[in-house]
Amino acid sequence: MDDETPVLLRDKPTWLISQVATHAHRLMTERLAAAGARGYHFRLLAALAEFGPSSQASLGRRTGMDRSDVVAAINDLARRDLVRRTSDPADRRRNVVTITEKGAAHLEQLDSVLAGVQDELLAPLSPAERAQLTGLLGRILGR
Amino acid sequence: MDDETPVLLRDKPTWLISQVATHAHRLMTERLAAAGARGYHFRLLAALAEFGPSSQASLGRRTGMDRSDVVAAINDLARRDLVRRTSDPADRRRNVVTITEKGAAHLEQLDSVLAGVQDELLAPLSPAERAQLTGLLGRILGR
DNA sequence: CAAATTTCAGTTCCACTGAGATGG
DNA sequence: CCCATCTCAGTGAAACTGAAATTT
Repeated sequence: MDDETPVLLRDKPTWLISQVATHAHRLMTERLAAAGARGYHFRLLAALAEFGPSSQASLGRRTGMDRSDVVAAINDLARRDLVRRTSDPADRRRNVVTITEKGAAHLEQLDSVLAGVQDELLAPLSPAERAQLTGLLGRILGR
Repeated sequence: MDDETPVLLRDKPTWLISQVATHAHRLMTERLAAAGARGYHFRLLAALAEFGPSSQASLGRRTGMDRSDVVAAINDLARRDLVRRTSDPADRRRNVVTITEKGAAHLEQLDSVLAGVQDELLAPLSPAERAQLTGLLGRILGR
């Protein structure tokens, strides 16, 4: 009885979006945690698999992560042998980060976990509606 | 050149939603800050205006805020005479929070700031598309 | 010299937990 | 005794800032 959202909030697109994002984030975090990972880990592994060995700065730009957070997350991944960090002989400011076999396998597993998350999140929508939604969101982001 | 998002991320609805939510949140925070307020302040004032004087626990349930955060935000608002906090004579565990005239005026101002934010965020979409988007988001949230 | 990279330390914001005190 | 409320203190993740060290 005490749980009605004020109309001034409920009707605003920004409110709806933030509610959906919170729900999605929670789902993702829970499912990834069950698979022994965090969102940052998936982002980094995905970038490494797609673009090949990269510097940490480049990884930050590609995944939208802060330089500081990249350092910490690569520490985690290296400790678990999912990536390897070696200093670049061509530019000794850089660390070249490479995904390992084990890392690639982990990435595949996480990607299927996340595919399940998408399905769970979008369960109320038909395939056509899902496409509509992603189209509209893409337009908002200017693509 | 170094700024392409990995396909494994870019194509996931959860990624799109979180990008849009981040953008929306940034817009909102900036515009509200320019008006001397925070998101929490708007939420609380909106709930008070719509449902009348309420306990802090009830405000938390209605605005989706944590009990601790309600305490701090009501402190802010009371210091600026936007709300008044009095203890409930009928149930002395409760603080009854009431919006003041000044608070109601502030709410109106903030609401028009936020209307502007919606417009800015959804600028790339036609009115029909905006309705489509909010419809789809609502369905995801089970309404 | 300026610029880029890595790293550490620290901040801010948000959501939340634990626990104590008061009262129903 | 149990439960709800208010409050404070503190935690943890995410995003970020500042500055130092190294190298180009």
